[in-house]
Amino acid sequence: MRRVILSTRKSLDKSPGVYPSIQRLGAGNIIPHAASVLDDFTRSCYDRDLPRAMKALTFMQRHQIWADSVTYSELVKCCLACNSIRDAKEVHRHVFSSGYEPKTFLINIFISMYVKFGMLKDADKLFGKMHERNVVSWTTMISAYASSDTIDKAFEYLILMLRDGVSPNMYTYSSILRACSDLFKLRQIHCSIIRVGLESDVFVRSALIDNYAKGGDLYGARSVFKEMVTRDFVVWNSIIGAFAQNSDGDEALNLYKNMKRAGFHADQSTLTSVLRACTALALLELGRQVHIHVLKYGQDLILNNALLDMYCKCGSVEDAELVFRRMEERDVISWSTMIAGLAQNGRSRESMELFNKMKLSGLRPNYITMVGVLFACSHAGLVEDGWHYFQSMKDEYGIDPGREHYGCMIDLLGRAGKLDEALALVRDMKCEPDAVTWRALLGASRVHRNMELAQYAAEQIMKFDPEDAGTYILLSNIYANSQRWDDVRQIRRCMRVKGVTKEPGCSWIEVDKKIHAFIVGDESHPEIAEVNKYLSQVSHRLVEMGYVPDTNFVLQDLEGEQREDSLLHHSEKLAIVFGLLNLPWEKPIMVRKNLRICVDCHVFAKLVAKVEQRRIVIRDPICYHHFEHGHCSCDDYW
DNA sequence: TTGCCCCCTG
Repeated sequence: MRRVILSTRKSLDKSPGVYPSIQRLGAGNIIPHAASVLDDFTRSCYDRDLPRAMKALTFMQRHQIWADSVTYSELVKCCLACNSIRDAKEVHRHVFSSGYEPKTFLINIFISMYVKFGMLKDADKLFGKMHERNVVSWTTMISAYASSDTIDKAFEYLILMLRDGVSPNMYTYSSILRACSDLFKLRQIHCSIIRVGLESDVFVRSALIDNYAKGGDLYGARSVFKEMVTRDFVVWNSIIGAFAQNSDGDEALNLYKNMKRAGFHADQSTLTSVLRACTALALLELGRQVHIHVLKYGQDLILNNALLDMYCKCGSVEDAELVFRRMEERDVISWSTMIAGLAQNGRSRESMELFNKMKLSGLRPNYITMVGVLFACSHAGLVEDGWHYFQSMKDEYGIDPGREHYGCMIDLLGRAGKLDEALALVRDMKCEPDAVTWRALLGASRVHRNMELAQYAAEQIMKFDPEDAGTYILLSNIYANSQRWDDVRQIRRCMRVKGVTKEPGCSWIEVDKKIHAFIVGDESHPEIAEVNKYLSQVSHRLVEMGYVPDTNFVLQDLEGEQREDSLLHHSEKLAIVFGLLNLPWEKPIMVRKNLRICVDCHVFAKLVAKVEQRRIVIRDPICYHHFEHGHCSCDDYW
């Protein structure tokens, strides 16, 4: 039997939406105290007093009394705020017991609640039972699936929604876009968005920008951005992030300037992207300025981690250590960043000490932490420690070694001269070796002049990457080492036939917040004449001290002076000299380059550091060389 | 009641 309450209590007026709906329930049997229970229930829901509301709900359930949908929606919010799934399910049972017809929006709220609790199955079950699904119901499910790993399901629901005759709105599109970094799908969705005239929505636009960027289509991202009339700061963050993620730090920084000019302030998201750009470009000075902005946000873990990485990769581990020490909260990423950073900057021992401290702090290392630790072992030549940590990965932390770990071990064994052991490890790998694996072996073969293994490794690499110039160059250098000029010529012919071109060596140096690029054989820098003149003066001075250019790494079989001349113009030498000419004595000369440093440039940098009494830092794609007093942090082992 | 960006470590 259905019991209905007619409440006349004035106090209910204070709770909007409740009083009229109770009236709408019509007249019936009046249960003693029912009105006051309902009143109490309503108040508790609005006051977010969950225990009191649930107590009232028990009474209501027993006597089949219902409040209206708006009040129940408040109760659901209350359950969410208190993180109480148990109570939420109780409310669900009450509202869906026979005798009450919850409004569509209330069912939507329940679905959304299950999604927020991470109970996607329950959400879907409830959604399946709905008689009438509106755009919000569909969007809630699409959004839930787009955020989960079941992306296809989001698309499936979009189609079902359209079949059901419900038109998607901007919420639906911005949700489905989250699942859409595939450019083909993205463009299809983009077409529909334009067709239904929803392209002007800022949420839709920033999702479009982000996904074009994630799919690698910066042109698409920029077009969407350009067409926008009104922009919010998230849109700015999207476009800045787009370029920062796609290794176009220059453009990211330009856009950051424009964002500030347009009157928007940077937030955590902006600063993370800007730091990423500084990191990629090795812009230490700009990075320091960003650091000042970061301090305004107080302690932010992600930003602090990004700062650590920036300082390490810009060659200033000291600054990174300072940030690390001052961090109130550190996670596995903070530690891993520092461990890898120290190792890359030639401070392997400290890196391993830090790893021990990390373990003492109770934090478990992850896959990436171990890459850093093994990298440290490999660059310090610590074979036994390397084996120990390699074994402990699986035994102590349950981490299966991946290609990166094998790569470090092969590098370690190979460079220590244990080429057989290295090859045995390759054969024993639990995952398929790839080009990187073989490249480690090729590098080791070069150091130990094992021609046979080098050829074998190079063949393997070419199977994966037949157009990788680096392999040809490395192999050619190995032949050049042994004066096998016929083989060198053969390789160069092979490169010509296959159309493989050598990436020209390029070095960058920051002076007065401007980046100066030097490329081998490129005379376009306005001060190149001056640089060349000073470079030959410096070289002469070094030769007088006994410096003999190491011509092993010249690709061509040139003779005598000509050979030294082509070495003399390696890009890092030009950049170092430019630094000598333009930076005050107390500032270190920081150079970033695209290829690995060669032996000759390494010797050159050590001597310059000694003669000129300067600190020189060269960052190559793998590690960092700190030259001071004629010595390098890598101990000539890289 | 449904929505956009950054989320750092190899």
